[in-house]
Order: sequence, then C-alpha cells, then structure tokens
Amino acid sequence: MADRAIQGLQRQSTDAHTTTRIAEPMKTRDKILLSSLDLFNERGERNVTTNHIAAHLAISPGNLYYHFRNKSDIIYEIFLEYEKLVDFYLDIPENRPITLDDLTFYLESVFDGLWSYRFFHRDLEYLLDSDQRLRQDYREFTNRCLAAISRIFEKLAEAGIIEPQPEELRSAMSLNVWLVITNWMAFLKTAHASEASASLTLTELKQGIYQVLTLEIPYLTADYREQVMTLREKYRPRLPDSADASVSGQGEPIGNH
Amino acid sequence: MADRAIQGLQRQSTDAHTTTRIAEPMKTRDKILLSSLDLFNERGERNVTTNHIAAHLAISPGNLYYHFRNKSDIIYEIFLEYEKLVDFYLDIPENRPITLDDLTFYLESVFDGLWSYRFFHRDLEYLLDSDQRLRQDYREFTNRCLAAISRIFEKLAEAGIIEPQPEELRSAMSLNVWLVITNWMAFLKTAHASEASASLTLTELKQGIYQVLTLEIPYLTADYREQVMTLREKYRPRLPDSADASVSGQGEPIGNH
DNA sequence: CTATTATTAGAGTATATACTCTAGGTAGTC
DNA sequence: GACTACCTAGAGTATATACTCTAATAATAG
Repeated sequence: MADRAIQGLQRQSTDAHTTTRIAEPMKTRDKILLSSLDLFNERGERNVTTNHIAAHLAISPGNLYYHFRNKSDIIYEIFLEYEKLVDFYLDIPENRPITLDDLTFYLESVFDGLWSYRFFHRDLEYLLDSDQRLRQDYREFTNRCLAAISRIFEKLAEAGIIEPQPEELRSAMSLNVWLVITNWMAFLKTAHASEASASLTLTELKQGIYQVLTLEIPYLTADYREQVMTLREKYRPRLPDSADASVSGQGEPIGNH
Repeated sequence: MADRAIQGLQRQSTDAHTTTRIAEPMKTRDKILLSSLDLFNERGERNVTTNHIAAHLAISPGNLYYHFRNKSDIIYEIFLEYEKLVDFYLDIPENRPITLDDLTFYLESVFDGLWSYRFFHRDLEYLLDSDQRLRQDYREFTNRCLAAISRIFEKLAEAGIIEPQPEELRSAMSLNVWLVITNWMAFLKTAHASEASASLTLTELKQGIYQVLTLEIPYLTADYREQVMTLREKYRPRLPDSADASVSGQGEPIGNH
C-alpha cells in the first residue's frame, strides 16, 4: 500500500522494453532512485549524501554520477514520480456523479502518496530554492491539486452530499484542505516525543483524514450527514486529546516499506 | 511591527541592569542572537553557518563559541524568545468576555510573530531532530497554543460570536486552525515563482488571516456574521485565484526588518 | 572477432562546516 | 598596580560533502 511509488518505478523500468520476462534485474538508474527515496524518507534529504546513496547500493560514487548530474536531478526525478502518482489519483471522472466511496478513495490515496514521498514536503522550501525547474513544476502541481480539490467540492455539491458554495468560498476552503493535507505528516512528527519515524502509526497518519473531514462537517447536507460522520469516526484519534494522542503507541506501526 | 522580536531581545539586554541610560551598547551575546535570527530568516537556517554569523558581526568564531556552545544552543535561545512572544500574545483574559477586536489582535499578532521567526517553522523537523530539549519544549508549546485556540473558540461562543461546539469538534477545529496558521508562510513561499523572500508582500501574509476566518464562517451566529465577514474581507486576496494571486506584485513589500 | 559504446570502480579534490585552542587583551576591584 | 573574571582574535582541525577524473570492464553491433 505504501509501495505504490516503488511499483511505479518498477513498472517504468520493465515496461520500457520487456516482452514476457518478468523479473528483469532493475537498472542501476532506477535502483538509485529507489534507494534515494528510501533514504530520504527515512533520514531526511538533508541527512542523506550522494555518497550515502552509493554506499547503500554498494556502487561507486562515480557510477552514481554517471547516471545523474547531481543530487538535485535525483530529487527532481523522484518528484516527477510523485507528481505522476498524485495526478493519477486526483483524476476526477467527469462522466458520472461522485460518491462517498470516491471521496474515501481520494483521501486514502493522497495520504498514501504523501507517506511514500514524505521527505519531499519536509524540506520543500530548500528543495525549491535549489532547483528552479522544480519550483516551477511544483507550483503548477499545486495549482492542479487545488483545482482538483475544488472540483471535488463542486461535484460533492452536485451529488447532494454537501451544500453548494460560491466559487470564492470553495477555493478558500480548498486551500485550507490542501494546507491540512500537506502538513499533517509534519505536524505528527513534531508532536512526537522522539524522532524515531518508525513510531508513526497508521492510525495517526489516517487521522489526517479525520482533520480534513472536520473541515467539511458544516457543509454536509442532512441526507448525508450521518454517513459522512460515520466515515469520519473511523479515522478518529483513539485518545480524546488530539495533540497528545501521538504519544500513546496505539495502532499498527508502519514499517519502512 | 515585525521587529517586536528584536525589541524583546533589546529589552532583555537593557532591563537587566540599567537605571537611566537608554542607549547602552548591546552585549555581544545578544548581537549574536539578533544577527542569527536575521540571517536564518533571510537565508534559511540550513544556509547559515556559525562562521557566517561571526563574519556578519565582524567577530571571530572563537568569540561566538565563547558565548554559545554550538549552533543548536543559539537556535534554542531564539526559540525561547519566540515562545515567550507567542505566549504573551495568546494570554487569554479570563475576567471579561472576548470581542472581535481581541480576535483581530490574536490573529494579527500571531502572524507577526510567525513572520519574525519564520525560519523556525521552515526547518522545524530538522531542528527538532537535532535537539531533544527543543523537541520537548516545542511539543509543550504546541499544546499550549492548541489549548489557547480552543479557549478562544469557547469564549467566542460565550460571547455569542460563534455557535457553541462540542469539545471534540472544537479541538479538531483548533488543530486545523493551527495547521493553517503555521504553514501559511511556507505555502506562500512555495507558491512564489522566485525564491526572493523580499517579494513577499504584507497583503499575502495577511491572507493567512483570511484563510483562518474561512474556517470559522459556518459557525458564525446571525448576530455577528456580517461583522466577521467584513473583517475577513479586509484580508481577502486581490486576485480571485488564491493560488496564483501570489505572483502578482500587489501590496506593500515587506522589507527584512 | 573487433570496434564502439555503455557502464562501473575507486581514488581523489576543492570547498565547507562546526568547532577548538592558545594567547592576549579589557574592565572592574581592592 | 596587580589580581581576577570576563571577553576576544585568529589560526587551526577533523570531518564531511558534492562532485571529478581516469582507467578498466561489460555489452552490443557489425
């Protein structure tokens, strides 16, 4: 579930020129991307050097730099994968009304994606400052996501799940949703008493969904209020105090892929 | 306005043992803290070394390390100032009902504080990983802020400005408010086309207030709805598209202190 | 089999970074 | 004026980091 990103890379490396062979050995280039992502997520981009990546793969630095001009290029390619994944998830079907299952899928997917590439939002500002190309792309990515969120709200209204809102309010709400989603993980990490990322639990991660649904509560129609509240309840933190709940070791711990 | 932090430090250095003298030369220790804060805010903590700080003050590295054991200690002391400032702003008076002016003051103050110490939230995760003491303190700080926000909601309800909410909803809402507030600046920076922090405008910064008030809209009472909507309108982004509004150079640019 | 291209190893380098160490100055006090 | 506590300079250091260069090896094409 958390490995969808990896599957993406594997797909890319095999799809390209495979006919029937299944377990073709992974290209060095892709291995570099995967290891980098793992290490970045695990230790933070700032704490992972190109030498670490090479050592982790037991290849030489020279080899790594044969495949990538510099560290920024590695990060940029990882971003492209992330972007592709989220764009795929947030592809809103226009030929049918939206359902609550759709909404659940969007939320679950987006948080999974966030988890798989969690290093990215952590050092975002620095990364954008180091790579203009990335800055530009990320900007457009953000705008697409905001548009998708807004579109989801619109379709939720069309489906009678929430009350329709004027465009202006909808876009401000979308932005708030985006802020909550993209910063939920960071908040969790800061709320923890130790830096061990392994102590993050799936329950906690999914509480992000609880927070997002909290934003929608006041707009729910009478018809759907119960259903959505029930859905939300599934993601509710176990302990009443949401800020301190993080300390308790509830829920299944998430391994590193 | 953005210099309240600096005033804080100056106060500290003079209050200690001054009788009537006004312009006592600032202690080296305080100068280090101030320069560090400036440089961190300007270039990001990651891009500022202790040697940079010393050079900027035209003092020797040895001198700097006479006053601080290491870089973390500098950051920690800056955090203490930040904490003190915000705690001061978020001191909710319990002997009288809350007013809309109070709310405005809280929002304006918190965003000013955020601006003065903006480097902090940028590299938060790394900073907490590097300093357990800071992690612990920051956790408690967060909890105090969340409690204050929740208390504000409670008092807003008591004052008839918003409808009263059950404790559970109020605390989830407070957390959302916290997420929006603490990450608004970061969002703005990523939404920008260039990394020049000087291009941040006061208008943009204050749109954070617009976003926070957006969260409260559905809970407003009929009595106060108009007033709050008018207040919110003051912080409204000039361009309709909130995500792209950042590109236009509207509003007065904020200098670096 | 040979020529070319793609890939890899591994030593090496320029620069940076956080921090140390020694020696010397300065300010106040008796 | 000497003693002491505080402060400062500046050279230096161990380690890290991103990246380069050369030469060797594998893969592929003709």
